Amino acid sequence: MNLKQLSEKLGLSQTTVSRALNGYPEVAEATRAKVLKAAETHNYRPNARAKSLATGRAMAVGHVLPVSNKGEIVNPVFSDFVAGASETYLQHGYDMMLSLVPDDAEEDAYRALAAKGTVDGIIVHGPRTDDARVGLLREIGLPFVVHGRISRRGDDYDWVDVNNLRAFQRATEFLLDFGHRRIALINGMTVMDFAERRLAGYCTALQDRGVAVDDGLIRSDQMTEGYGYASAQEMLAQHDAPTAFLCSSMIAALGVRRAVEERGLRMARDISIITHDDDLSYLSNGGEVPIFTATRSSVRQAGRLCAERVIDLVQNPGQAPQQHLLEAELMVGQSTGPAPQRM
Amino acid sequence: MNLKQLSEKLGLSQTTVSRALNGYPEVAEATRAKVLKAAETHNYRPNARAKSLATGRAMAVGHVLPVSNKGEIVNPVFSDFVAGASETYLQHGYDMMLSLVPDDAEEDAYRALAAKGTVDGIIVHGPRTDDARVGLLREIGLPFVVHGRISRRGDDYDWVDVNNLRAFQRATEFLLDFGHRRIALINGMTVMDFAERRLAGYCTALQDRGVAVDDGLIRSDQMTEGYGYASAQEMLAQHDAPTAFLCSSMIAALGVRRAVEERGLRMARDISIITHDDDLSYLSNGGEVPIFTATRSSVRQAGRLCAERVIDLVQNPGQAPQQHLLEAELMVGQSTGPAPQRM
DNA sequence: GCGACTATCCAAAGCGCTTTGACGAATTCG
DNA sequence: CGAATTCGTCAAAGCGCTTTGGATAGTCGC
Repeated sequence: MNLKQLSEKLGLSQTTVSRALNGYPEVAEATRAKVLKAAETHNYRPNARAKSLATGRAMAVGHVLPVSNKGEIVNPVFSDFVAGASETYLQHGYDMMLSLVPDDAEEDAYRALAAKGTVDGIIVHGPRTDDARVGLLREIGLPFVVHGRISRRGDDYDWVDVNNLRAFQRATEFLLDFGHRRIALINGMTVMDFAERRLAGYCTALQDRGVAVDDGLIRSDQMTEGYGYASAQEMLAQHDAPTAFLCSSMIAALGVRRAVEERGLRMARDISIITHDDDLSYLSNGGEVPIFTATRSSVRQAGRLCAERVIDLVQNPGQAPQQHLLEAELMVGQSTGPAPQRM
Repeated sequence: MNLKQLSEKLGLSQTTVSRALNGYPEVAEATRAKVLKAAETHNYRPNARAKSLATGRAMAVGHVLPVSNKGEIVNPVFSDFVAGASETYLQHGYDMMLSLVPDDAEEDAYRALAAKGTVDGIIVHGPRTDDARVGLLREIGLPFVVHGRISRRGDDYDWVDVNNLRAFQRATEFLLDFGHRRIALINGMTVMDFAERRLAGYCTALQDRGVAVDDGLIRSDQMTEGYGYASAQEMLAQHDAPTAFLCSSMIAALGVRRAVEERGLRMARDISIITHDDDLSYLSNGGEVPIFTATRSSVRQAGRLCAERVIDLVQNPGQAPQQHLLEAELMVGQSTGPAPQRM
């Protein structure tokens, strides 16, 4: 059933039917009621492609995930982010397009997305410290919001990010307050912007207290369980082992815990762990007392915010860039305690 | 730059340019070369909406995830599935649309998807044991592939699934061979079809060996780490505690391990664990010897297969339904051993 | 009672592409 | 050498919708 058929059935013009359905005022209320009812009973929905062609709006936003051809890891955080964004899209009648693009074909992929006109705006995932995408998208002229941000760049674009620096600074201070001095950082890959900021927070806190940064206690890689385990295992075997770990993700933290327990050590008593917690639905750090002491910030919420912002940008172009900085809560859980006394 | 502008610039008609770009034979090779070059230099890409309207093909497939309004868990397996599917879409020039639909609005959502014409086919996620979506989609007439299947229904539709029954039957037998008799099953939610099949495999194996099924050893819920932990903790505290656990997901297994170790027990020696392993990129159960003994089947591969099938279905309609059953490998890891002797 | 509105509705153009049907020009064939 | 093909190209219709620019009829003011 299309507009033409529906209008014929009603004995009205396509114009009138279209206007009735889209809430324009130039149509009598009685007519509108009739049209709405007919649309309902015949289960009519305007063809999105045609509508989109006519209006110039795709009513869709694209999510682009860079995927490296070698390390084929898909960030598990993505599921929850997407869930949050979807809620917003659903409310506003937008669709969501997903593209995983190999990072050697990125420029082309973005240009194609714009030229093809399948989306009205996009959300940029996984920004790197020196990410070139902002410049590219600016040039292309497609509205976009970055989930995260790009440190080596001013705030001349829209982003939604967690205050990673502050979160890790606070977490480090928390451990220092407990007397820990050998604090390991199990970070994400160095090219990722969030990892750089977390490292900065960690270093700042240490330096403020006059504790030297020991490169031997810092690891950077894709945040898998195995990586957390291997890193912790290796460090714990050193003669001057850390007494605390700061992890960039719950998944890595689970690996660290495995290494700790495998060594016969007890969390909190012997080794403290703080992890960043994206509040993932399937990996909840909940309960009355959280398992891990954590810097928590809901990635789902970030998804909602990104989606809202990009829709706003699409509907009201020409705005000045806005930034939204989310503060992570520091939740005290069962994984931290005073540094053990050396005897 | 659109077709019209490009054709004017070339001094050719839109028809010729379109044909040249789309590889039709009715155009001189010299002309085609000229057109391709011009398209390249002007960075021309046909507008997808217009193309789609003209051809009647959306060049997109939809992925629909049912989301319950209460338990808002997004299956973490999804990221990897999508990554697999994307590879295929990229090769064939298809886009991927994501819709999370609240499960009380499912019927409407599917009808809308079809009527709006944004997708050519869809992939159904998270089938329930009595899922009504197959009937609905059949009626709507949109090509679809189910990831998983619906037990209470014949094979009159396309699906790609793991042989869950067999996998869990084998895993159970493996534990029985090791002398375990009290084997707990940490399963997914009972409404999920895969959970039903896994339960069936588990029960079959037990019954074949004359071991009674003890309902007290069976749990079903959304597969979070906390659920695995809580279930194991509770069971291990019973006087007749299980000596082995069979888990439906790595994440739940991590929780089980936590409960085991917290109790001062050692994996493999005191308690054996087998888990299903979707071979998720961020949760690899790798290494020379896997951490967990597991029934492994790559969900990424399943994503690729589903995508290929749905594209085939779109391009060659009217085919008889096909089913693709993937066998899970039983990988022996560090989490299983002979049942401890009671003394 | 007549011009000026106002409220409703409509015909037609246009969004950017594909595709049908036609048409000269070049080529081949009998 | 005229007829029949084939080749290369084009104009125009059409995909399903929105939107502009009227048109028509009823309403109002004086």
